[in-house]
Amino acid sequence: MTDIFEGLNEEQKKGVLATEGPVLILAGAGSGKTRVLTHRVAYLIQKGISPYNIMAITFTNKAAGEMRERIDNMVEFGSEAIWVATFHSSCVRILRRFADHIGYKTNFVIYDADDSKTLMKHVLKKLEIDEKRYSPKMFLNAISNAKNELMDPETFLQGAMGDFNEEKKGQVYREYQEQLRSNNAFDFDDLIMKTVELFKRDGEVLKYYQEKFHYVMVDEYQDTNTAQFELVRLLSGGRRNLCVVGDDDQSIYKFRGANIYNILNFEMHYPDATVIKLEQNYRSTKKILAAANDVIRNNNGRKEKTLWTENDEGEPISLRQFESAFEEAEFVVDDIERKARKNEFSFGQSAVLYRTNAQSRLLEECFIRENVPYRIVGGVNFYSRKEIKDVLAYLKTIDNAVDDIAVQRIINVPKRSIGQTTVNKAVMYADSCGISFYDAICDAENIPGIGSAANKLKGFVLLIQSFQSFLREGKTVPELVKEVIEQTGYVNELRLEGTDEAKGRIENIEELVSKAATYQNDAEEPTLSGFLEEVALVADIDTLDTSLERVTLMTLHSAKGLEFPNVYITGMEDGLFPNEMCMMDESEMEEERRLCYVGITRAKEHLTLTSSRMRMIRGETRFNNISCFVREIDEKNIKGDTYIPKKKPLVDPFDAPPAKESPNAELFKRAKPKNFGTKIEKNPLDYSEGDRVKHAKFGEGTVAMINDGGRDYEVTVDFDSAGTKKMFASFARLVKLN
DNA sequence: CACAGGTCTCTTTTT
DNA sequence: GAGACCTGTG
Repeated sequence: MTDIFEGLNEEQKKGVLATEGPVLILAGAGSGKTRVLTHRVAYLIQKGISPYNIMAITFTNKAAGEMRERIDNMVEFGSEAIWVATFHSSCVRILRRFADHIGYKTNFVIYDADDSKTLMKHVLKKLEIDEKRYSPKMFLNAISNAKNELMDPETFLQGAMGDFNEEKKGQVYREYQEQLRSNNAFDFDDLIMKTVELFKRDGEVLKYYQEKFHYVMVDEYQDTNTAQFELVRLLSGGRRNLCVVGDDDQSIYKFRGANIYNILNFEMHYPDATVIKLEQNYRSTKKILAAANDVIRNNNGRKEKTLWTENDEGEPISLRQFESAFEEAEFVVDDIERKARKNEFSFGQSAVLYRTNAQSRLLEECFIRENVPYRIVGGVNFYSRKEIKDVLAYLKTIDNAVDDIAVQRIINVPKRSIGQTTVNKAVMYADSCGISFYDAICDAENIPGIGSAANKLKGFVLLIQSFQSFLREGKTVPELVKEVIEQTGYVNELRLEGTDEAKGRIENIEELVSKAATYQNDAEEPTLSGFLEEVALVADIDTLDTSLERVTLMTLHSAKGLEFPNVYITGMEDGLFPNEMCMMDESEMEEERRLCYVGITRAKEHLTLTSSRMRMIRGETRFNNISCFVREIDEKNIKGDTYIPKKKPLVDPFDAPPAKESPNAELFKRAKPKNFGTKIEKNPLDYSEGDRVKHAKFGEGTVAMINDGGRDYEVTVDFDSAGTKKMFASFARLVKLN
């Protein structure tokens, strides 16, 4: 075994040594937190702790895989016995064993966001709720939030206190849960919540795990939600050797229920906690780090810490503003090409980050045109592509026909003349008999008013049964996948289409076959359920292979945890980043700022920030100012390159100063905080307190208060239906009524 | 029942 | 600008 403490700094050593009791490691970006975690595990094993008693939880499979690999390199044997897994896969593993203790079968299926949405639509239909007035998304959000807070439908309903909308949400939640159960399915949030429920309801099971896990470690702790907090608390409740690692400045998943107070208040939950701060950064240059600190310093409510580094001074950050998003994309690709040619940074060393997935399209087109190799992380997840979901729905149906959503998805795909009316009749029959949809169509001839469609349903059932017996003959998962796409004529249909799109779909299906083959080879005991499960829990980032010499394109969110020598953050514009939706709320603004901090700290040697004055967003041309985050960076840490507009400046309807053929000085003048932007220049308001106004998103309301906030007016409005909101006048774009 | 063509909404981020 | 959804026609 290698010397565990070699090359660690004092604080890192402390983190490795503090094995007993609760420990909070506040690890700044690039401070070697994964290193501490892996060395800590190695140290535990060296001390004689059985690997079987160690658990490490991460958020992504990629992080879990990397951790295991690094531990494996350090210890001689036993690393495979350590429980290293994501929150979700850990819960699946537990539920596969004990789900029957809480009224589910252990061969449950896992619903992704898409499946949940489909199910929600069924629920709304059943409860006769008008989708137009109440969007499925709204309910799904409410349910997800409730689950993240461990609130079951009954508690939710009690909390509604007669509020009409809350009651409605509660009823939908209840029905949604009932349908999940009858489909023997868990959605993503259930996996965590139901595991906690299992632990709370069944002391024996909890005790089993508490006695198993003597040492529990959690990575990226700042992203945990309340349910995950509770899960961790319970799991580590035996010996209380809980070590959490995280950085409150990198908490960027509030929208997904992450509770930043889990980390901020760790010492309140565990008063005897040892707290260790890792502040030395090994990743970035001094300039990049200084810029990151310049930005994050503007947040309140954070644990005070300042990252420092012994690395080189480095180049100041580059700032570029362009007339259009097209020019911006062109510049980024050209610059990457140029740097690759000069052997400064290879393609694989460069990454392009953006706030929204939609921004990737323009960039992608440029990469293709310039013939620069690239890869995009995220966007449409491989497993959420239509053709993949279709094939998977077949597999789910073959595996467990209890899942109505899967069966209904493919009953008429490819077309076999089973229309909506027939499906509806079967649904009604299933409901009235209290059986599953699949069981209903197995009994097709008894469905009232079914007529000649019965034969078609029978045909479908026979098809599924033939697959099931195919599997029983001992055929493997990849063989089954091939059989399905052949027998159903799915690929054939695509082949006949002959379009590029269809070809792409066929390629994707072939990719799925090879994924099945890989699974068949790698899994200890390959089963169809096992394959479906693995597939349900992969994130886009998991498949990122950084060894390929390609430029990586991804959102700032996906970039967390990664590092690249040469990084571009594009779309540094007010309204885009920080996003318009977040600019009205201080805490959301802080989250955006943390996201910016995450982005900046991905860069090791060179960082370029770009923005465009004009951009199409949702088919609408927008004129944006340079992001306020850029303005927070001290002038000495950033330099605006000479900017020569390629075209005549376009006329800006908001009367922005035209981009001049002038170097830094002019660019900077516009980027200074003083000039908060042209569109948002402080204009006298045409409404005053007491006036009726209209907001694009919140509807109509009454102005309650107007405060002069310096650069802008802060307006408080009581909206008729959206409640009271405080917002900046320039962004709110309130329109006076009457 | 299938398909074509129109309308509507939306996106900020995702395990 | 794209995808989801609806409607009318064959």
